[in-house]
Order: sequence, then C-alpha cells, then structure tokens
Amino acid sequence: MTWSKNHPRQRYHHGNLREALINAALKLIGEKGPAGFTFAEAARSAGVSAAAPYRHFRDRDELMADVACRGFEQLAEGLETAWSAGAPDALAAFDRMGRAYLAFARAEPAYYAAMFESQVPPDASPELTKASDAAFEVLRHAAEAVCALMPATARPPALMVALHVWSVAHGIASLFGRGDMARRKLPMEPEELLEAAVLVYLQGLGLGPDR
Amino acid sequence: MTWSKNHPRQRYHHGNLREALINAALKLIGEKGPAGFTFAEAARSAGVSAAAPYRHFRDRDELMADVACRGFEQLAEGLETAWSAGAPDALAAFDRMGRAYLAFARAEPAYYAAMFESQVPPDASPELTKASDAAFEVLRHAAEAVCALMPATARPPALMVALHVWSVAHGIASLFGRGDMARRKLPMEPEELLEAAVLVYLQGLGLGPDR
DNA sequence: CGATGATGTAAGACCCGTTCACATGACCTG
DNA sequence: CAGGTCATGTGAACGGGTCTTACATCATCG
Repeated sequence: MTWSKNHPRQRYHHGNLREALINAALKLIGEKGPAGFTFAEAARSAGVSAAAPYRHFRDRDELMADVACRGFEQLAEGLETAWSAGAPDALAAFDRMGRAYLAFARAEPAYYAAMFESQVPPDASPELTKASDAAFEVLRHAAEAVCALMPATARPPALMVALHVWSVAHGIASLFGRGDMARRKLPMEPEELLEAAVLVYLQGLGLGPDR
Repeated sequence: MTWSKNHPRQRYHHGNLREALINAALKLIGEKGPAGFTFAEAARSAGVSAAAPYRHFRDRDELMADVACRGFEQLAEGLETAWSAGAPDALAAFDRMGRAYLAFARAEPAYYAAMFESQVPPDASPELTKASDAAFEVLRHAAEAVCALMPATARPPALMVALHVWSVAHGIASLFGRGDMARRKLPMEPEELLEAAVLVYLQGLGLGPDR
C-alpha cells in the first residue's frame, strides 16, 4: 500500500485533468484569493507534475479566464432563475435579481474573485466575452420589462437602467459584500442596502411601488 | 564615465530610497497593473539591490498599502476640492464630486489600482484605514448637506445616501471607467452614466432639480 | 503488431520574495 | 580628529513559482 495517498493516481494518465485543475483552482481561489492561487499548487492538488497543466491551458491566466467564464455562466443562470420570467410582477422579480447578484458574490467567492478581482481582462478569450455579455443580457432583458411598466412618453432607455443597476450591485458587492472592504461597518446588510438603492432609483424613474 | 547610467547612484546610500521606491511602484503599477508590480523591479528601478527595500518596508504588501494610503489621501483631497464647501449649491457640488471620483480613477490608475485592485486588505495598516475613512467622510459630509435640503419629515439617512453614491460611483469606475471592463461598449461616457444615476436617485429621494 | 498523437514527467532557465551576515558611511561623542 | 554606533545598502542563498524542452507512457487505429 505504499502507493496509496489521498487520490493515488496509478495510471500514468490522469483521465480528467482539465476538470480536476479547474476544481482545484476554484478551491484554492476560495481559500487564498485569486492572487494566492498557483498553477503549481493546482497541479500538485490534482496529483500531477507542475508541467502537466500546460497540456490543457496555455498559461495560468487561461485557467483563470476559464474559471471566470464558468462563473459568468453560473451568474447568468442565477439571475435568470431569480428573474423567473418576471413573475409575479416585474418589480418583485427585479428585486430578486439584485439579491441574487449579492447572493452569488457571497456564495461563490471563488467564482466572483476570478471574474472581477483576478486581473483577467474581459476580452481574454471570446468565450469569456460571450459569457459575460450573456450575463449582462439577462439583466438588460429584465430592465426592459421594468421599463415597459412606464408610460412610453417618460420611458428611460432600458440599457441605461441595466447599467445603473449592474453598477450599484457590483459596487456594493465589491465594497461591502466580501473581504475587500467588508470591515467597513455598515448600518445594514448589503442586501438591504441594494434593495433600498434600487427602490429609490425606480422611484426616481417614476416607478414608485405606491402608485 | 563607465559609471554613468540613467541615475548612477555613486554614493553607497541612496539618500531617499523610500520615496524613490514609492514612485517606482506607482510607475510600475500604472504600466503593468498591481499584479505585475514587483518589489525587485522597483528596487532595480531605484538603482539598489533587491534586499534594500526591506530596510523601508516590511514586505511588498506594506509598500502597496502605503501607495494605497496616499491614493486615498489624494482622492479625499480631490473630492474635497470638487465639493468646495458645497458652492454654489449642494446639488451642483454633489455632481462635481461624482465626476471627481471618476476623474481620479481615470487620471490616477496606479493609485486606484493600489487602492481597490491590489488585494490589500483595508485594515492592512491603521494609516490605510484612517485614510480610507477620511475619504469616505468627505462624501458623507456632502451627503449630509444634500439631505439637509429635504424636509425633515422625509429625510433619508445621510449615511445611506453616501453609501449608495459611493457604491454606484465605484461600480461604474470598476466596470467601465478603466481597463477592466472598459471594452464594454457604452452608449455614453462613464461620467454621464454616473450623473444620470445620481440625478435619478436624488429624484427618487424627492430632490428633483425641477421642484 | 506497430505507428501516431495526446498526455504526463524530469530537469532546467529564469524570476520573485525574503532572510542573513556583512559592508558602508553619516553622525555623534570624547 | 579617533572611534563607536546605527541606519542603510550589498551579496549570497533558500524556497517556490512560471514556463520550456526533451523524453516517457499509453490509447487508439490502421
């Protein structure tokens, strides 16, 4: 039994190294942040030599970009679920989406870090650009439904609304939702802070819930 | 003249190494991002050995934190100047502050990166915490002046307003104001996007400019 | 069975962060 | 001015990381 360790790869070939590396990356990023994540350690954690990962990723950044890509896909899925076709009404669904964004940042810090804190440029790969655009598209679509509630004469551009909401949600998540500035003492939970911001903002657009 | 190079330090002691390292760090961060910045290269750029910086900073992170600290001081100064005692009126001054935030992110990418993208925890040093708090305090003070425009019966907490505005400004700066997601095609300049967001938001608070 | 291509390994070049013993020299003190 | 002291800088060395290159293994298919 001398060969038995945690995951004693006996076969020369791993069989599923690409996925194993991505999982290792996710675990490591979650534990030590995107900067602490190391190609070599991911390899070690998968039980292969330090050179093996280069058969599956051009370099460390490409792995990071792949993780970020999957993160955007998960985020899009989460937002889509929260929106759930705008039921029961667009405003309630919109609010759920905001919470879903913060929930994602909190529940998947590794994905979130890879997506936004890893220095990976958004155009690192076509897939990444596409995944990120797709996630935004979910929000944009919701914004369109919300804008449709307003009289056509005073209807703001849905794209602008989507950008505003994305920005404030991202700002809150970055500043207060996680490690970064999380130490700043908030008078409320990030979720409440975001909900209040969106409520005030929609009110400013003439979409008060009490009209 | 064999000893003449760029800045041929002839004296054994540099004389002002601390400042030289900080300047080198700023230049390098600006050129290659906070991740690309290297203690060794800063030392090289200052013309000293790789071990010399350790006489002035405990480690690389402490240098980064020092840069971030100066960044917050500069930001606070910029916001204070933009606010300029709330003249001619609080709303106009508030708008200037938002623009000043984005201007800072654009004009000082090295500082901005050290402050928000360098993985330096906000409590890395007491000075950093203090500088960051001071910058926020400027915004908070302005928010208080803006809230004072409203009837006391319908006055929102100034802290909340400050947090909302800081969040949306930071979100826009992070997502669209610089390298990160700057590639996303915006229908407007970040400054206009922020101004519109704040206008809608203040309107939602009952502070329409046309009342 | 034998060739071939995908996948993994070993070793090494090069860089970084960090430490340690030692060198230099600014400055103070007698 | 002599000598001591302390801050500051040097060189060498360690451990670890990225990435490349030459070689090993093995699944697959003619």
